[in-house]
Amino acid sequence: MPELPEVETVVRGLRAEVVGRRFVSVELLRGDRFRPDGQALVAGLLHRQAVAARRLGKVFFLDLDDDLTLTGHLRMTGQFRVQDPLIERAPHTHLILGLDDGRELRWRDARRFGWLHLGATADSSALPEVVKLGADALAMPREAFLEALRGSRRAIKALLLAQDIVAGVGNIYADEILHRAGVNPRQASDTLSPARARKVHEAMLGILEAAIAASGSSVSQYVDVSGEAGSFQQSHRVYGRAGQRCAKCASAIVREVIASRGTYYCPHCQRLR
DNA sequence: GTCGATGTTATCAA
DNA sequence: TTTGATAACATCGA
Repeated sequence: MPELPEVETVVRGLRAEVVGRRFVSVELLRGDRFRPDGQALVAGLLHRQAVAARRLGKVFFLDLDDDLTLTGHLRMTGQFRVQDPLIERAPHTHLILGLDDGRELRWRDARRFGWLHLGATADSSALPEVVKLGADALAMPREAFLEALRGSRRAIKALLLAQDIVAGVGNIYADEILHRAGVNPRQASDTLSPARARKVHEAMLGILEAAIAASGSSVSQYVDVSGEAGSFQQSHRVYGRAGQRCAKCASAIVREVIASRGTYYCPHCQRLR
């Protein structure tokens, strides 16, 4: 489901709704995607207070008192919701944290690709899923980005998706970024002119910031912690629009599999060079 | 009912 | 080095 803008929206929601709250109860319904294990989360989270929320790429961190941190990844369908206990629990709800204001923080994940990890705050950045991340897409200096592009012969789309190079861009935003930059997704990364590489970087920042301002994209069932859908899907120029007219040139958007992912682009304004 | 695709990523083979 | 296939799993639409 979620890429950097959606994770950022969730983190902001946690900051607004959960930080400052204490967990007064913990209910585990299914713990097979939790580390060290479900019981460790139950025991470790009970009576803790959330003190901060942050993220790196698509990985989020909920810092707690006692120098603990709940780290996690939504992968495809992971979801945090803050809800009244009277509201019926959605299917695939796996963990429920009772908050000291009477509400509940609920974690659900239909496909169960997502994960949560509880450990010392100091160790949270040493998790294998975190250590291997490249620079956050919003914080990566332009020069470092250009250098990364020059250093690889892979298709530019694959580069944008490589979390060890630049963290946070996923399939939707990679396509939107390349369309805004006018770059073909198959273009070998090291063959981009400096000017075009700069355009890709500029488009990456522009698209991600605009998507955050719109609270992310809801193409299927993504919602933030308050249950609100994002609205950036209304601004998608290529993603999911095969057969429709390009907003720039009116050519038909096509869909092809590139870098093993469904890829949408305009063959006219995103020519291979 | 079947098939293919889905916003993610780890792993393994070529 | 890089790519592609496969796997994890559930749901939705054709």
